[in-house]
Amino acid sequence: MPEKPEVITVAKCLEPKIVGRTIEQVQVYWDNIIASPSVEQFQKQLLHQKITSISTRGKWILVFLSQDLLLIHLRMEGKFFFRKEGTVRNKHEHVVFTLDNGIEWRFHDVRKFGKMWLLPKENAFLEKPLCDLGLEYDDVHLTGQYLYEKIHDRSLPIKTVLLDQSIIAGIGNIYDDEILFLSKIRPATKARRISKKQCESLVIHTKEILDRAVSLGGTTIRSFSSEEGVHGLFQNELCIHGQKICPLCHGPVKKIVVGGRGTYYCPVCQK
DNA sequence: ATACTCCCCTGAGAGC
DNA sequence: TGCTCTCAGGGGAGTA
Repeated sequence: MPEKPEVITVAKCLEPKIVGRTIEQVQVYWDNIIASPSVEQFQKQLLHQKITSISTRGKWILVFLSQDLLLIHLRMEGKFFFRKEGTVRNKHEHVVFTLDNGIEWRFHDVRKFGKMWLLPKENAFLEKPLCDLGLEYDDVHLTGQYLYEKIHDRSLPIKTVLLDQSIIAGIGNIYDDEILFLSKIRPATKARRISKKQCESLVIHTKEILDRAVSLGGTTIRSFSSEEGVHGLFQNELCIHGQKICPLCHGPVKKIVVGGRGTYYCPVCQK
């Protein structure tokens, strides 16, 4: 599932294919993908807008247009394909943008969990959903002190708190486990019991892991014109999530549920 | 304010 | 073989 590094990678791959193009047609085959405004308004408003740039905020993809801002969240399985106009639509392709070069930019999402919003550019960052997002992983303001202040009075598990997008935006279930493993902290530990020093460690490892994953991300993308979509090469680098044996002590990895999420940790190395 | 629960969806895998 | 059941999961909405 796409987390920050995958979202960055997707945005990078989209850039050369969509920036500078104009949207000539919008077809929506599953209405619930469009969170706001109405489907009709969404389709109408996008027409003839030029795509000027693309970036990310948390796990959101930001597509800047001449008038508006198109926000896309891939959730678990969202991905993009490019097809020549008129190519038979796959049953999982729910939104199709026809570009002015005759290429269709298609949003593919098996579980239909993905979301799109269309907002006026001005004040977009002051409104939902962007206004609720916390710091980016590479923000200089993301420090151990910042994290400590945000979580020291929280009674939820540290794992759950790290998934809270209003604190750090972009961490998902998999990197969360990795960050906690490298920081040697058990996922179920109450956030209020995490020391300042541990917060420092969490922040350092968050930056380290996500940086590493972003740098690998470039190689994880096959071709958007194939059926491959995005595959995480980082899977080869995972220490704990989905593993059976701890790479440090070689003991068995434990799998539990924390905050409703499948969670992996090493009972020996994480205290 | 914080912390729960439910909901959206489908395909994969388990169990019979 | 083929059916039914369970589960995963990001985040918004609703409730205690």
